[in-house]
Amino acid sequence: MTGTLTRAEQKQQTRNNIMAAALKKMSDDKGFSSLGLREVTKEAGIAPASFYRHFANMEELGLALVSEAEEALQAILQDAKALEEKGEDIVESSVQVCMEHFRENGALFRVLAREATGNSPLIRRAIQRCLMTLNHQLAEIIELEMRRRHRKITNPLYMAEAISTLVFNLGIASADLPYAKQKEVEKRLAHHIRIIYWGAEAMANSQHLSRNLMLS
Amino acid sequence: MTGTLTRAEQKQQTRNNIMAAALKKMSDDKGFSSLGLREVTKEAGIAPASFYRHFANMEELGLALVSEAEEALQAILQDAKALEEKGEDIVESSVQVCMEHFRENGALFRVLAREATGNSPLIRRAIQRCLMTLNHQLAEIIELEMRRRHRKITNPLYMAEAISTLVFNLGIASADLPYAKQKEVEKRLAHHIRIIYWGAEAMANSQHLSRNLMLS
DNA sequence: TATTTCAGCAAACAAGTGTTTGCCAATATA
DNA sequence: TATATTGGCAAACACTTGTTTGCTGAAATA
Repeated sequence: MTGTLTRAEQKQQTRNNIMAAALKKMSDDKGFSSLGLREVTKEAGIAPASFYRHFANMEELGLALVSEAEEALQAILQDAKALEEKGEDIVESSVQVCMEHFRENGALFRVLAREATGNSPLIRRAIQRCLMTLNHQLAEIIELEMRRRHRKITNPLYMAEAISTLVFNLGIASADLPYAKQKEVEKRLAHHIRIIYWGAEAMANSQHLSRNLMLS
Repeated sequence: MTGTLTRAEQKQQTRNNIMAAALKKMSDDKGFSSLGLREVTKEAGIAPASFYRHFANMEELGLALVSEAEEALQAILQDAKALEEKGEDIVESSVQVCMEHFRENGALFRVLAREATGNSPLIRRAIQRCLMTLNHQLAEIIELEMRRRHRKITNPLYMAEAISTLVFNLGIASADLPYAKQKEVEKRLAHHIRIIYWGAEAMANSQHLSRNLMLS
């Protein structure tokens, strides 16, 4: 009838408001665990009690934020995959894309990083699962790329784990640093990844070479 | 005179009790940020008010724990250095030593990992500094080892950063996993590190090689 | 021995917390 | 239009939080 929103849409919107409020509050330095319900509802412009029309408790808010971050991570991966299919240099550009996403909504990823070692076991498990599936997807991309380039490597999943751990931890830790420092981290990350590529390849090839060349 | 402790010793002891109590409370799942003063003092067997005879506030307790963890990290590094000087395979044994330390006092390192992305900026900075000096020390060890083996690599500090990030994050995350899983992580970590060694060496050699090729 | 020092304590304080209740008014449904 | 639904709210509940105050009794000092 009117140009206003339907009831369900309204509800969805204030739900979004709550999540946005939580993120904003976390932007100025604190983690999710030290985030008060009243703080969030105040920022969202609703009464404390109204919170419970949208989430059963604070932990559920945390899980919702995690799954939002999960979607954002998936988006990053899709971008990386697109780059891979275009045949561009995946290392440099992927790191750039990734850091760009981190910058764009840094608070969201900081939730992931913080709560990965945070207080709620439930949330911790959720994040662990999320990162694990991410690793598998990344491994698949790496394998595809390697096949396309007729390279062989030892273990794409291991590579994925190392790369994602580095990008995730170093990247997010630098998200609130000045821009110049961020660019420096970008360079270091690209270097790390390239080293891992070299290493994986060298190790795979060494299995067909004489052992005494590089004895570990 | 008597067999009892002097006053200063007593004070030091209850200070230790407080820190131990905080660690114990954190062992069963929670982070430092969600740790209550009353919780700690109760565990330590003192009144809440007595806490302030030893620390100005909770944040100072956190800093004290960080510096204790720092000492423990230094101990790990000394062990690694000793292994290097003995000429043992540094990768496998270092990872083992490291994980052993993680297991031994896991709660302490979990503080480091959690508060590295935690709520107190003061504590965060302290941890960042700690990890940075650690990287420099590790880089020095790596450089020494490489020189001893007559290998050349690109950048020991980069290697150190990658290795410490991986060991720290993957290692600590697995500290509360079942033993079998821990051993698996140990294997993966050793693999990661070895890959990085291979990669750094391969990259250094390729630079040398391509330069020579261009000359000819 | 007399005096000072000070770790430890109970109690109170001012704010904070998450959550529940009962009600209202606007929307959706019949 | 009448009825049922439900998002939002003020207020209260039952805690828990970090911190301060003034005191006590034992150890250290003179």
